[in-house]
Amino acid sequence: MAAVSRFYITTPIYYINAEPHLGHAYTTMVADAVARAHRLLGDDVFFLTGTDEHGQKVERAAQKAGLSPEAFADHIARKFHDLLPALNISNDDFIRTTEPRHHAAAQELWRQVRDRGFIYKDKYEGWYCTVDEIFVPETQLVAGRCGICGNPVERIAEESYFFRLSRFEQPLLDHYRAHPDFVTPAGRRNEVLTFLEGGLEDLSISRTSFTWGIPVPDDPAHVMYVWFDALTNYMTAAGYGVSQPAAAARFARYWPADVHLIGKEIVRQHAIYWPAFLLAAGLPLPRQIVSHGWWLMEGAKMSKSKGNVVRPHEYVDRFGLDAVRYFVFREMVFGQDASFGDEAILTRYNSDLANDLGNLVSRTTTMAHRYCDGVVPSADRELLARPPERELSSAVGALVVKVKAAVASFQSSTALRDIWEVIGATNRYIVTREPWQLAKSPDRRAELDAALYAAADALRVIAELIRPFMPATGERTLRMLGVEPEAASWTSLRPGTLEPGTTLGELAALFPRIEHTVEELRAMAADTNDVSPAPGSQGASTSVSSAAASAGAAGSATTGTVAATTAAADRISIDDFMKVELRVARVLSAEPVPKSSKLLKLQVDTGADQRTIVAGIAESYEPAALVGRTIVVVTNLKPAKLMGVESNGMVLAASPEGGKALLLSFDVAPVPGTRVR
RNA sequence: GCCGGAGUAGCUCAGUUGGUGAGAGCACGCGUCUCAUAAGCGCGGGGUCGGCGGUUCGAAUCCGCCCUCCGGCACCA
Repeated sequence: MAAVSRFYITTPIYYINAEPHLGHAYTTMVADAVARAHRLLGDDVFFLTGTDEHGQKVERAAQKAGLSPEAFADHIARKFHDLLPALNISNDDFIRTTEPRHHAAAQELWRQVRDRGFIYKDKYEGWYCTVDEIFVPETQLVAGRCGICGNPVERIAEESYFFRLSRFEQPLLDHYRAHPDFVTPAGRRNEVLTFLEGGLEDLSISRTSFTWGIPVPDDPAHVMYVWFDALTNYMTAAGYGVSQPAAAARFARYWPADVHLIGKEIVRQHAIYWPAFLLAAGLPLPRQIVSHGWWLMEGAKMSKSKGNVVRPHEYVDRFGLDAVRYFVFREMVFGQDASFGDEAILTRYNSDLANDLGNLVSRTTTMAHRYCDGVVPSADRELLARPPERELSSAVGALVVKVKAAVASFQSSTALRDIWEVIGATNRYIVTREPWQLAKSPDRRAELDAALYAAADALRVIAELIRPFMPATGERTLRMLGVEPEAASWTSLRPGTLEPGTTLGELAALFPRIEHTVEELRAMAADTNDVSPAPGSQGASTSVSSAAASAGAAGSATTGTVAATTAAADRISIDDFMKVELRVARVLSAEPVPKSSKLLKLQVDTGADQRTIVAGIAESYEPAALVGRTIVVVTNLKPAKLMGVESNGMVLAASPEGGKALLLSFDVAPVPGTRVR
């Protein structure tokens, strides 16, 4: 870590169209650990997180819930906000994009970029298909008609402000060349470079189709496109856009940020758009964009439809916060995806936390109490100079250096692995010296004291190094050793500095072993949820719909009505359904579509005719296995061209999120042409 | 099809610029201490380092081809 005395780190601001899950929690916990490490190093840290609350999605979700966008945003933002204390997050500020300070900052950035000539108003112009309600790219036009439905297209233009992103291709490439670590890990950086080299097009940065956003300066019919708005938050919180001297001084001190920590799905916005906006405004760029991988649930992608979204609370309740923090830091290798799972956590808990660390703390402090009257013994210098003591001490000294380096490069798994290696070394050291034997011979008092001092001293450094990852555990351990946790304790941290003679604190087991199987734990969790929904947690997990209901009950008849009519409006009539002609068909032949990995070209017999249908099921079915199979197709669909092949209809299949498509089939095959309804 | 990542003990993974007989943790078996959370410590079994070929005195590590898995893109009527 460089000798920078101030350190500014951010998480993304979280978009409030979904409830917080493990992914949000993880990003925030990593930022927290890094922020804490820098504070321990004596840095002046500014750690920011918050919520992204504008946009059409939020506007619609609010409408659906029968709430104003403001009320809806307040409701969900609170959940993100309340997650922080539960995870022991040490953020210095929490920003919401709906706050006045942010509106002011985003508008200021807009003006600054505009006044330097990088924003222009133009028409978002293109060929528009009124049937499909989309803009059809030039390349997909077929003889002047929509390549999708075959209907004529119209030339349509919608007003929008554009950012001259195309001007920044070369400046960005230059910056990347000058700062090889601007984006890490390297794989992500390469992706960005590839994208850059492919050329940049100007970016549409305003919308007129909705109003839930920050108005464009001097043209309030437009609201800012979400990324221009959202990314600016990193400067808002540092004091940008406020003319008061205090805020200006703060901005001068904290900007540019040292680290924007993000998930790999938003690399492009942070690695291209954001630096381009800043270059356009003539402002300094953040020092580093650091992106991490995704959490999988038992090896599978998390999704709502699978019902395997991890809610951090459940695991914190079951294992304790520091155990969850330890697990995610230890398990996820920097930059890669990692798998979350009950069994894995349980193993980590019992092996690493209970057996290794917890038991080491327990045996060390217990012996100090029993043999040394509850104070840190003082050790004879020569006894500490013997090989086992020197070896332990130098391992501890090397550990301090290694952990500092690992934290600087976000390698939490490496840091913890190294720390646990020294925990093992300390356990081995204790066995080597056998203090319980020394205690039997009064004439070996000095050796006993030296042994317990050496163990306690090593444990003290371990506890200090653990603090960023497991703050409560680190501090409790220090107190048990009679050390008062200090803010900047890493600056002078080294072995041999534990103060002799101090009284040990009260002892308690850090991580009692969990003698239950995974199944038992799950059953216990289920019981808790079913039998006694804790009053507190019920409040915390109130769904949006019930919030809407209570808003209605509170006297706002209109909001309740809105919700009801919206729901009713989503229904369709039987006539609407009957417009879709579904018929039984038989597959006559099937072959892959060249150059495509998802598409199969099918010849089917619909009873009335034989036709070609292209279906996106190549990843689930072998062509040969489909021949002769009886399926269901939509027969009255307009033709569409896919990868150059015209498709006259659509096959029906269940499509699980992230899973393989499953074709509809019958108990007994009806004849082709039979109507399905 | 294109781009990227990965394929090392039953499981999860380390293995820097090619060089002591290929490692750790978990799990398993045996032994041992008793300060400690039935924890600790020691020993052990088990791997054609995805496959084939090449460079080299020597490759898990470099090169080529191939196979498999996972992302992203094209694409999902």
